[in-house]
Amino acid sequence: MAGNEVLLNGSSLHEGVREEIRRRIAAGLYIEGEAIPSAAQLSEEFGVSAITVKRALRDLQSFGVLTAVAGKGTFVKQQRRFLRELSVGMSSTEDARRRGLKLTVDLLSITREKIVDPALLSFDHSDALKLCVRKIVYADGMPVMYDATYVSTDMPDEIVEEFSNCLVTDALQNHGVGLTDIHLIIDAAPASVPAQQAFSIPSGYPMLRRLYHQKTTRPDISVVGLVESPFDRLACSVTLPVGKQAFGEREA
Amino acid sequence: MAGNEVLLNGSSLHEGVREEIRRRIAAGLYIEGEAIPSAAQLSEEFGVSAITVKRALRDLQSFGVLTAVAGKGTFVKQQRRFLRELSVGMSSTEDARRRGLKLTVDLLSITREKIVDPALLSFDHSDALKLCVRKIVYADGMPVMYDATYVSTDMPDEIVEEFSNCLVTDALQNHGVGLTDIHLIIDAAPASVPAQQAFSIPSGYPMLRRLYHQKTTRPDISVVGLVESPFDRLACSVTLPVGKQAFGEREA
DNA sequence: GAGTGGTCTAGACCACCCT
DNA sequence: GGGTGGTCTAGACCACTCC
Repeated sequence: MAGNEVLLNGSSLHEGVREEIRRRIAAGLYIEGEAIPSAAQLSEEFGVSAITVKRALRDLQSFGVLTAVAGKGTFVKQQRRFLRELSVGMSSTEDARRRGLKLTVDLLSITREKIVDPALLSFDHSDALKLCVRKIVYADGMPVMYDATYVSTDMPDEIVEEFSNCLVTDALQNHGVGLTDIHLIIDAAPASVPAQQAFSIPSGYPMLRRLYHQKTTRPDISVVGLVESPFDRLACSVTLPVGKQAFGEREA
Repeated sequence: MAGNEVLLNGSSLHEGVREEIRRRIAAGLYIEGEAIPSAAQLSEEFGVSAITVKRALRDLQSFGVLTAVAGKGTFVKQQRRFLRELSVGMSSTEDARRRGLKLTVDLLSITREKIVDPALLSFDHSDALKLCVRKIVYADGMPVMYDATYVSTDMPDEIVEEFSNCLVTDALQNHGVGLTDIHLIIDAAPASVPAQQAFSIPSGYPMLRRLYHQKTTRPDISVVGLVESPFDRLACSVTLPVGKQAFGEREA
């Protein structure tokens, strides 16, 4: 055993170990996509308990720096984040393809449910059953969004069929339903349970969320939904013509 | 000891304990702002190890449900979140007061630094020294934003003096500097070290961030900065006139 | 001094992966 | 079977708060 390592950085031991590992990644000693030494090896090298190393590794997973696969090892996570431009007059998938981004969609389920998420209820407080389309959206093969879209149940079947291939708003546009105003609430939140599975992230992982209420040219059709993205996979870009903002009221 | 509790909910023990505590809070058994039983008491009641209870309590802190104070106890966190409206023609502090919100500012430091945050460098890649104003903004006495604002160093002293009282953009407006375009990047991230201290939150806590680049009527003055808010304290609201968005290119 | 949360340890078991 | 990450335990020490 080495034992005599002197890595006092943070106030606590696991913080010191954590930052030392982070430093090695930054220095290129541990390579992106490759496995780092096992917890047992690091425990021996640093001269600390194995559980302390595991604590440090667990925290680095929450920071988006590492991913661990039980039985295989702990790996340095690839760092690639995409920008979602808002307030530009272009369709999302259309623009993505133009920029050389391959957007693919993985349909998870189409169900009939009532909206229960309190955040979405502020958009649509009707107690009616909705058609709920859940999907994962990939950019260049990397999962970036977990989407749950709610539309009214009397949607024509020919439109519903397209939901498995593209985004719901694209499917609507393809069938002559124009899109008008969109109201967004952007916030952050710990990862939901289905998102944890979809992105292979630990519980508590910081997510960027976009709750949307999309109105259309047909007054009987409006779309509400919730997009959840890992913080290290997606960011939003907004340009406001007049540089003034308002600080709004408290939420319900 | 009770011991014979049967609380198998999650796949692991600490998840079961965690959800049981969450349930008791939802049921009103543990009251907002009040202390919950100590880890030792819970350990005895549930018949699990003390460290397992501590693990559950630690996770609930990351979820914004509990706050712990060493030596005092663990408390149910107050749930109050504010909405920040974007794209409305109103000054932030002005609008806040109109709605009965008391916005107060706690000046942390005014320093001269270069911009190092890679995210902000995308707004301003000049290598020049900047005036950096760091502050905490409170809404109704509750801290909601940790702000770091960068302006050019040749700012008149009379404006700099006002930075301690109000937001930087307000100080500029008070001295006849009009605000024009603003470019925002909104993302999520684990809490930075200074934000952890400012908000008394654990490391890894999900934060909503707003990186801004505010141009003014004076071409020599522009403001860039970074606002960091706990996910359970602030959300953003955006309304886009035309319901089309673009999916942008990859970040650098 | 008693109680609290936070940290650290040594040791153990499990499920999983790879050979 | 040997290595991996994930979980759980019993026990200990520390800094802190409150009485």
